[in-house]
Amino acid sequence: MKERYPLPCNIAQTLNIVGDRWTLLIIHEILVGNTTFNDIKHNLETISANLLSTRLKALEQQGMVVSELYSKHPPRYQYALTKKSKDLEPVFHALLLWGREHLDTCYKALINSETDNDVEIGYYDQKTGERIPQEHLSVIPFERQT
Amino acid sequence: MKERYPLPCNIAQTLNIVGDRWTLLIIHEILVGNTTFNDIKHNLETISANLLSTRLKALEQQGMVVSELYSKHPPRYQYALTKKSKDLEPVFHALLLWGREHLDTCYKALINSETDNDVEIGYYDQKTGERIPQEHLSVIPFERQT
DNA sequence: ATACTAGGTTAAAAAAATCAACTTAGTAAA
DNA sequence: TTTACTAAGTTGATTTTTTTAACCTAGTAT
Repeated sequence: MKERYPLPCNIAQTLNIVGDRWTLLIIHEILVGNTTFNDIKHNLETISANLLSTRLKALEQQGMVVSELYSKHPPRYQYALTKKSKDLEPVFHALLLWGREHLDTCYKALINSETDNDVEIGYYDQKTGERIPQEHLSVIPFERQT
Repeated sequence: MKERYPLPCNIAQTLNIVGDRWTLLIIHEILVGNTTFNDIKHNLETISANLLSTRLKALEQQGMVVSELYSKHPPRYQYALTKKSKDLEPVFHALLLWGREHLDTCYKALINSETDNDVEIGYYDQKTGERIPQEHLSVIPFERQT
């Protein structure tokens, strides 16, 4: 794998995996249930077949996507997400909410289906479960334990 | 502005603004305090001057960034973020946390500075402030009220 | 007078994405 | 049984983006 962003930064390294053009949108299509090559291709409208093919292969290699033969006769494939790519959901929600706030034309909203109120992203303590105010959030260098 | 992704989707439209190569990383550098052209350039290591220049101009046009002359003699500029780009913070946090979980080499962690515990992203009702479980989250089509 | 830094620009080359045509295997319809 | 159509791609040419590298202008520092 060639590294596009050779930086010691989670964000840069994550974008090395999902930052190429169309990649996040492809994962998102599969996430919302468009699982076959042509489903994805038609929904993304202007993506070309060869680029979609290239991206799906790269995503398979990264363990983001698995392809399954779902019909033998005729041979038909569908793509499924692994946990690794399903875990991008907060990224999608964050992008969606940013768009809700700042796009001239907004297409989607994220709501609480129990109350129909808008939803916002917050942060909570993994141990205590308590909500954490912005000012207590801290990004720290992390050394993986060996 | 040429639309790269001509799709009726918040995520695609948001990526039309911040999805170009290097763009999110440039915003992130300014966010963490590297505000001059050369600060950004040196921290992003392999970015070229002309691309950085192009991206900064595009970001200014989008209202994501403002440039200020902070020294007249010699003339020196610095770039600052607008609310619009500061509001990308949840996107950065989501990418960081994904990397924390899934990158072979993780560089950063997001912690609660009060407890030193890891932080997770949650969803909260904008009106009631209550935490919303995954199964009550709902993405709905949104029509801007006229 | 010479070198160095900040903040870029310009031109050429390389890499990535798009466009358009083609393929293969199967199904369906006339 | 010939024709048409669909799924899931591949191939090659063209165009657009990005990268590489060199250059520029002011001002500072030696």
